[in-house]
Amino acid sequence: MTGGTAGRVGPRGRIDKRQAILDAAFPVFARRGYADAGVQEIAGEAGVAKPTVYHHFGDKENLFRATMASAADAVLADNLAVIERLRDPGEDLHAALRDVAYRMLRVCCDERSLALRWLTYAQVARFPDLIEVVQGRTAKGLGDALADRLARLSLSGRLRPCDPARAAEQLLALLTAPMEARSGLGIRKVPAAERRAVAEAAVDTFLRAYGTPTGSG
Amino acid sequence: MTGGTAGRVGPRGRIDKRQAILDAAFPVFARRGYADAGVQEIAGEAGVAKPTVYHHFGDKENLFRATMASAADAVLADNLAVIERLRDPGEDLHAALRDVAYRMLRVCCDERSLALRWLTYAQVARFPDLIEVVQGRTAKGLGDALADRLARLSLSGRLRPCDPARAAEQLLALLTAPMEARSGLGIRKVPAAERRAVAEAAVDTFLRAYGTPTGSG
Amino acid sequence: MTGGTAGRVGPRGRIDKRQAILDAAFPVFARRGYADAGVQEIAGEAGVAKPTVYHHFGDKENLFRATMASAADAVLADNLAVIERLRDPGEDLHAALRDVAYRMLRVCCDERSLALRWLTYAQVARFPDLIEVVQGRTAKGLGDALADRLARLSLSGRLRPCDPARAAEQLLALLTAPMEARSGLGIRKVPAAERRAVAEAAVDTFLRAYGTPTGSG
Amino acid sequence: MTGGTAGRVGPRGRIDKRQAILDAAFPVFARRGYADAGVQEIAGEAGVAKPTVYHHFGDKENLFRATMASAADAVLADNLAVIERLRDPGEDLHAALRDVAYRMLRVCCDERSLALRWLTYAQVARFPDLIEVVQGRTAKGLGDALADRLARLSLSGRLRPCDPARAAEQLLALLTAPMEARSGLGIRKVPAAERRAVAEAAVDTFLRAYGTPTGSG
DNA sequence: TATGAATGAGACTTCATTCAT
DNA sequence: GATGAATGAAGTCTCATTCAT
Repeated sequence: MTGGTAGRVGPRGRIDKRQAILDAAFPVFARRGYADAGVQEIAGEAGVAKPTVYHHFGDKENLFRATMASAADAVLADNLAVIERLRDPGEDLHAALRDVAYRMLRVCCDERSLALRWLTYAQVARFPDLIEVVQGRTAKGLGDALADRLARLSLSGRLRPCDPARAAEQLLALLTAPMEARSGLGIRKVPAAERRAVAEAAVDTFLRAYGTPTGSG
Repeated sequence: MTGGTAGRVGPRGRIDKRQAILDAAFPVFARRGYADAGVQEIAGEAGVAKPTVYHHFGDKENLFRATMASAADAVLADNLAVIERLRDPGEDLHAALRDVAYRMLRVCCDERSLALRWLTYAQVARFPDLIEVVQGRTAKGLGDALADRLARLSLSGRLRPCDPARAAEQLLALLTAPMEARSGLGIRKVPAAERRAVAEAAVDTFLRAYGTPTGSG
Repeated sequence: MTGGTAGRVGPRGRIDKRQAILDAAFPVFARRGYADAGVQEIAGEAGVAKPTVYHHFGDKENLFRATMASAADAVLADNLAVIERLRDPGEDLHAALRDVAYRMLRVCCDERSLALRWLTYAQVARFPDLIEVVQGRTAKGLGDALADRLARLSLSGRLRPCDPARAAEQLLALLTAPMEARSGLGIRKVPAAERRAVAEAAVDTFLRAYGTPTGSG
Repeated sequence: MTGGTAGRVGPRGRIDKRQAILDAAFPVFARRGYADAGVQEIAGEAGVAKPTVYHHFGDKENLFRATMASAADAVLADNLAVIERLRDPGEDLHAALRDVAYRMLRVCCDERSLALRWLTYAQVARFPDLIEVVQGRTAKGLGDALADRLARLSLSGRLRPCDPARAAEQLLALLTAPMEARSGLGIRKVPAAERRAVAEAAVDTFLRAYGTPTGSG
């Protein structure tokens, strides 16, 4: 009842504008790339004046870093939510994995995830430290969480004894790399059916290599 | 017979300058990225004047496309040379695959390959058609050639019956994706031992999924 | 009565801050020049926030004027103190003049005096009225006081009959102009010996033109 | 006959534009001061585009330096032309000196000379090396030339034996310093009569100190 | 009263591109 | 065919100044 809408001014003004800038910046960077994204345009889409952006972030590089970190946080949260489904896989492990795999592909291929990867790749030369920030909050966090799930499955005998980190790394590889190639780095829209096929193929190969005779049945 | 040295002027002068520009352009684009690479700098490194670049390539976009295509050709040639080794795998299939895998990782991680991927990713928004050009000459060409080898191996009973394209896709995935993650998109230098471990793990999983009981022994 | 320390808040707080701003402003203007001196920096050095400066002085121009007037007052006070020494020159007029001349040169070349002159010159186009304020409080006041002394000396027969204003003007000219040239507008540090030589030469020439056969002996 | 008008294009284009920029820059700097003079405005008055200015001078600082040097050259040339008149002073030395002094005051007080001094003063903090450039080409050159003339006069017995450099320095001091004070650093327009009076007073004092009984008669 | 936040205007500088030689 | 010179457009960043607390 005390409100909380962004339009309010006052002590909340600062934090609201800061977040508004971050929210506006990511799509612009994603559209234009770092070098071609104008601070002017970002400010415009955020509904603030250009100097306000500089007031909050100092310069364009800083703004970019903050934007990327913010986006990476959001992407990781989505991915982790999907993986949670492996905590209780039910009786049919194959089906459960397939389901999670398919959902992960959807998350990995949504606009925001792809843009995040583009931008990271694109600016790796200019912002080498960005890799740690982004990878740490996406691939690494995702891999760790997945490895946790796989370790449990291995302990409970539903996967063969193995290094769960390696297994997680490879399952992710089987999912993301083909998807990346087929989607033309995200340019081509991959139909749901094909996405499902990729997930199925990845899980199939994964279980052939890591499954137990009885685990998936 | 009148000479083919680059410095000479004459009938070859034009084509030589064109190639000199291409050769100079790729490192500059790789260092600075497309937007930050100045035509001035490229011309300077090629030893020509700026208008000469425009004379040959029309504009910066065209120059970029030509540069990327040229680099992609070179990368593909390197990769194909490696895969040729699978034409006669010898008795120990596991060892042969491991050897090829390791060599492919080396090729995929050299400076030129990485720069090519960076630039492609970075400019995918501005040059969507570049993906076809680059992927067609690298990933696709590589996948096709690898599928050919795997099909032969399957037919000869050393791999289980399978879709060779899918198998090739997954083998490449198991190789490149972990490598990409570990190398921090190429920023971190991955030691040879780790590269070897990635190759070994990939081949191991691949053969568990696609091998035959007698194929690799 | 409740205290007059600067740090205290209360009735004196306002006037203290005002003076703190003035004291901080002059060195900043002197370092950077009017256009390049930022209100931000001045506020920072004064230990107040930017709007406080605007609260007290309205705008930058006003702040500049107030700062210059304050500095000019201080410089004039120093100069007048020196000239007072001519009130009772003693028996050796030459020596007394030489002594006063030397001291005046020292005052004219201290950091604050130079900065005041720089800034006046520099902003004469933008603040034409500043000249009256500054000159009125420095050169003019100094000339008048000196003329008074010289008139007395002329009346008492120690200088030949003359227009004391003109004599003062020329004595100051013989002192300041060579000094200005030699010091490179104050950039070069003039050694005390050279300063002394300039004073001696000025007084020598002055007494040749304005002295009486018996006046200086 | 081959022409030489500024409007011509071709090989002469470069040098013409360069000079046009210099000629346009000085008045703008003089009007606005260094910081407030916009490269845009300078380019506009020179009839060229802004990048052309940067093409020729690199940056604003360089442009300023070149502009000041060019103006200093012109001012020195004017002053030297005046002093040449002392080469053959004629019978009435007093009259000759007075004439030269008056003409020098006119040169010293013309718009260009004053602007040159303003700008030098104003920017002495930011361009300390400018002082050498400007003073070297104006005050120093003028003092040397004047000293030469005075030395001749001393040798021929029309001035008493003296250090000509010191004499020149003091004559210039007696001329410029009062003028500077009276003109309010050039802001006030000094009437010709007053200028004449200053010259007369300076020469009078100078000859009292440096003349010989018969020299001026 | 003193301040953090916000703004509108404008500065310098660089770049891709095109004439005229 | 190759080049020095010139340009129009645009971008990042800073500053003096003013609300609203």
